[in-house]
Amino acid sequence: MPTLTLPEGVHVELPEGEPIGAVLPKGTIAARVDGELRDLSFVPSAGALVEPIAPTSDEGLHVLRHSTAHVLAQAVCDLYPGATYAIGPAVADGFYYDFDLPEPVHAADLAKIDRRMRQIVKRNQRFVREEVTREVAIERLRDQPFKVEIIEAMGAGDTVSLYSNDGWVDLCLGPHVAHTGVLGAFKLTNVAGAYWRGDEKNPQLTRIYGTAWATQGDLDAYLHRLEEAERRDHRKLGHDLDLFSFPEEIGSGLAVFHPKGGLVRRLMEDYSRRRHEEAGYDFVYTPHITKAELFEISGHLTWFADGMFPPMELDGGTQYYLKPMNCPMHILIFKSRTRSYRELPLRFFEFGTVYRHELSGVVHGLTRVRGLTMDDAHIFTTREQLGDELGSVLTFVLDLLRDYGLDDFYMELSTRPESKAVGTEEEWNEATEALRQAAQAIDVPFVMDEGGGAFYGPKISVQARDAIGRTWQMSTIQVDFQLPQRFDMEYSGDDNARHRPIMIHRALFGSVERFFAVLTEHYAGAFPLWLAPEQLRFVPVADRHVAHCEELAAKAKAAGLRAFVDDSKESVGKKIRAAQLAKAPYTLVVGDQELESDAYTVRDRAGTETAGVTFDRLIDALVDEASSRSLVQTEFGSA
RNA sequence: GCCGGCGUGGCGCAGUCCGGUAGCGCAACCGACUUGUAAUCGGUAGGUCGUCGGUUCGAAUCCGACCGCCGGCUCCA
Repeated sequence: MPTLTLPEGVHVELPEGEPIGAVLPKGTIAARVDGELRDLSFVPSAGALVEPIAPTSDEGLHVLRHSTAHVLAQAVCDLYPGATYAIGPAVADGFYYDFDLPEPVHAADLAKIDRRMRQIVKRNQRFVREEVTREVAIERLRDQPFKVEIIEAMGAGDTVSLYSNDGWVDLCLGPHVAHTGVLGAFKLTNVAGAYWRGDEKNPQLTRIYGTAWATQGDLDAYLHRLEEAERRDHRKLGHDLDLFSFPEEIGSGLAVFHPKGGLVRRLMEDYSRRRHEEAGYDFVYTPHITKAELFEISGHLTWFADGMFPPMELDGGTQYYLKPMNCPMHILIFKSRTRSYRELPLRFFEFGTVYRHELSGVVHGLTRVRGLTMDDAHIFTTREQLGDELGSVLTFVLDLLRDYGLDDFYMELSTRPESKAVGTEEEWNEATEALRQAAQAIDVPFVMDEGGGAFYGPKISVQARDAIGRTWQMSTIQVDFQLPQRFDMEYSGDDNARHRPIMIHRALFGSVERFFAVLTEHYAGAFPLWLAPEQLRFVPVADRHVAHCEELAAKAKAAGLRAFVDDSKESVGKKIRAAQLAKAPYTLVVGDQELESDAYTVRDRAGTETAGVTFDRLIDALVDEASSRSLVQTEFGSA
């Protein structure tokens, strides 16, 4: 009888030929045997170290999801005779399986597939693993061209593993749960198209997505998170709060900002401008269109013409393009006269609006648009200044993001790609090292992305987590050896010789539109007071109280607050409701009582009320809060 | 760009399968009520059913193209 060792140091005896499942605790979903992930049906050799894997662990969830994907494929094959199946992995939060189907599957069909899956689950079908030669596997899966293609790509003589349950066979490394009965906390979520092997030249398959969890409670919690994300969707909030829209007459991916959204945007931009001014940036302005020549020099027309709007042709045959980036124009400002080392670093900043011809299928709300405004700056430095400049840019970027309320970051440092890269090895090493030091000097975690840089220079990107834990790529700081060369940029050094400056591209918001979307979702539309389009709303109880409200609102405005009187002829209840829906930060109901004594009840947008506040005290507190730019709210409310 | 879904007054939807010339709620406007912390009551007006073309005696409804939106894929200088 072989003896097994469990991680707690417990030695267990296992009858010869018995699977490890026989001795593992109930609820175990798979096991790590001598470091390898195994099914519970695995028969170990004597002395093996066996670690049970719980369904709630990352590995356990992976097994669970992958097994659920098999059940999905089995159900689809039952319901759609002639279907062939490609790959079906576990992914973040769930799984998918790709199919080539004899007829289209629609979202409405998911319920039918789900029912079939649950029948399979109920039958407690065992997942049986076999190891066979390639030839046998090809024979067993001969009706499955995608599987055959995968097997044929493997080395000759390799053995492959097959999993079957109730006669349905799949090529699979495993491991899987012991039987389908342990599955169940799953839900099919959507159906989409996906290219075979992710290549758009390949045929497109039908991908069915699902989510799966260890318990029904976990599944419910996940579905609740999805609902929360939906509730915060900036496209919905943008409409409900009257912030922006995408008029069809203007075109796909082209936003207009309404007065309230425009106000929030202006506040965002104004604060950014002020900080840039303090940090030594010079403000420049450049046109939206340019002759083709500019982007021929920069190389964009050679590489990225597809991503640009097609050219406009003038009578003489000269072609003009909408600019997809601002950098070449900033370079021309640099080149407008001879530059001295004494001027460097030069920092040119612009809210530059650019146009990119994004494919019709990728346009998405404000996060992926065709017309966008970059908070774009280009910094030209000497080689000696590069390190210090990168350090201060990074600090500046993170400080500013924190002021907008994002404070959970990590950074990614992308280094020289393996193949083709401009700039010398030495320059790359210097710049990469400078970025690394800048990153290390800051108390924010950073990860390496080896070989992930663009061919023209290394970069740091800042990722921020929002209020519900989603990660957004925000700022990038990019060193560029390429454009200074293509534009033949130079400055006179203290040695009276010509030198080529190094260029840093950096954007904090990325695009103002996208940043607007991120903040809207981060705050769920309840912007902090300094960014809120409306800060204080007055609700008169009856018509005779309107005049008093107007007086109070005038005082609030004089103190610099954005105040608004709701003089609509509605009930108090209705006006309160309207204020709540508009996410007005603070609401004051004003009636006879307030005419008689200087004591107000302040209602915040969460519905919390504070009674007995004098008007002056309220205004002082709000002015304070609005200027603090802090997430901490006043004594009168919470976010 | 690709696969699938969708497009009906400002917004959310019904009607589309089975063709016979549009309906509900909210919002807007008018009137009554003069109101105390999330929806007062009554009335009025508003729609070439995304656009263009086709089939038909007749099209929101069937067919095609285009535009736009949604979910993914691919892409993202």
